[in-house]
Amino acid sequence: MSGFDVGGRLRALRIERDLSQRELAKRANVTNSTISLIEQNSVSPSVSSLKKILDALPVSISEFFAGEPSQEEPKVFYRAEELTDIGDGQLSWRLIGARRPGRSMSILHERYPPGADTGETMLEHDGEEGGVIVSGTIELTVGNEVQQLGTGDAYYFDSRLPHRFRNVGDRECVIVSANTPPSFSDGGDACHHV
Amino acid sequence: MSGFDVGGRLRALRIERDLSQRELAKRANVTNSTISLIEQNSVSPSVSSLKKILDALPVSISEFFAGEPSQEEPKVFYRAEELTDIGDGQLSWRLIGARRPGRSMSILHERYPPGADTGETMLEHDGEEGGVIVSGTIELTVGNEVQQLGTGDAYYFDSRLPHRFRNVGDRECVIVSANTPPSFSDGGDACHHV
DNA sequence: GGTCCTTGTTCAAGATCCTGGACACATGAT
DNA sequence: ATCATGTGTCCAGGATCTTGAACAAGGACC
Repeated sequence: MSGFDVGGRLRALRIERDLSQRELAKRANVTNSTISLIEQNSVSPSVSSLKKILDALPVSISEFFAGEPSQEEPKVFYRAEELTDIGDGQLSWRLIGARRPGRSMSILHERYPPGADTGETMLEHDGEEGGVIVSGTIELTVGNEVQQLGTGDAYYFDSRLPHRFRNVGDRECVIVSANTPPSFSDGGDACHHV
Repeated sequence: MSGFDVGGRLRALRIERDLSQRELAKRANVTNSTISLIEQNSVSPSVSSLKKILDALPVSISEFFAGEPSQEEPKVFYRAEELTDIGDGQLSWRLIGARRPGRSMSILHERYPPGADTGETMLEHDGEEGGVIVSGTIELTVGNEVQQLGTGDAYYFDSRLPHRFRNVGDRECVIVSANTPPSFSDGGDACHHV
């Protein structure tokens, strides 16, 4: 789930340099226990501790995490469970892929529980947005128009027009949407449950 | 000293996305206090916390630390206080620059207190090494030969020959040395104080 | 002026990490 | 065999990080 095996990588680097836990610990000014626990992923070290240890190897922090996915080549396929959820518990907003320089769009998998509402104060921000209602129904207000959209319906508008999403039904509503430019956190597409 | 302003970078990323501490906290499943304290560098977060927060931005950990020095352009100048010390308290071994792929040498600034000794079991490892005695005297054994080297003297040998350093004088001995390939921790250039 | 909301900071209590010392298991020397 | 040394793991206590709730400062609105 974490997506990065801190302990395993540290152990690999240590073995590579033919150091014992105690030897490395001495150079890093930590104890051997610390290194043992970290290598077993029994604890998640503080970055200050991790830095002390890496300095003693020596390996820079950026080198250490360089193997992290999602950086080099743009990812193409995403499993449902690896989408980062930026919701608040009630609401679920899953972003398809991390925001990445060079990407001109943000795609979201949104789930509005009954009663969910983006708020009375209308949203306004730069860019454009569009989406498809996958299941359930949603009340969408754009400018002066209010529409009830159901499964299979869709929308597309200039985000500078004041807009608001509201699930007035009694079932969950699922939407897949896209925004451009990629600022899903455009000053308040936050959602309030009422 | 740390060389990387975690708090400042986090704050910059958050502001960039126009999020409040509370908003980000909610998405990351941490509290606003945590983010406040981290941003002020009042604490050094655990990597698990940091990862939760970065996931909510979303920014990958490697991106976060990508600004770290010592990665992109090779560093050229090093202040004495920024050399990483890999000694054990008694002994001081300062490495000139972090080990870096593409570097074929490790350069060390070594300080042997009186009585310091690399141990009776001779060191043997791949590569070559050479150095200059900057001050004090050192007894260097290489193969069958034993030599007393003083200030200004120097040495160079194939590291596969068994070798040993010993400070038999009563003053500290300072040496600047170079190893190739860059594996200063080659199975035991560790130093024991006797 | 009020009141309301949002912002960032601070503080005690709880959770997690880190330490220092044990422990069990190896290997090599006597 | 018994030491002696080196390895990684485990455990109580202390140090550090994280939480939840308070606080003060700044708008917005009436």
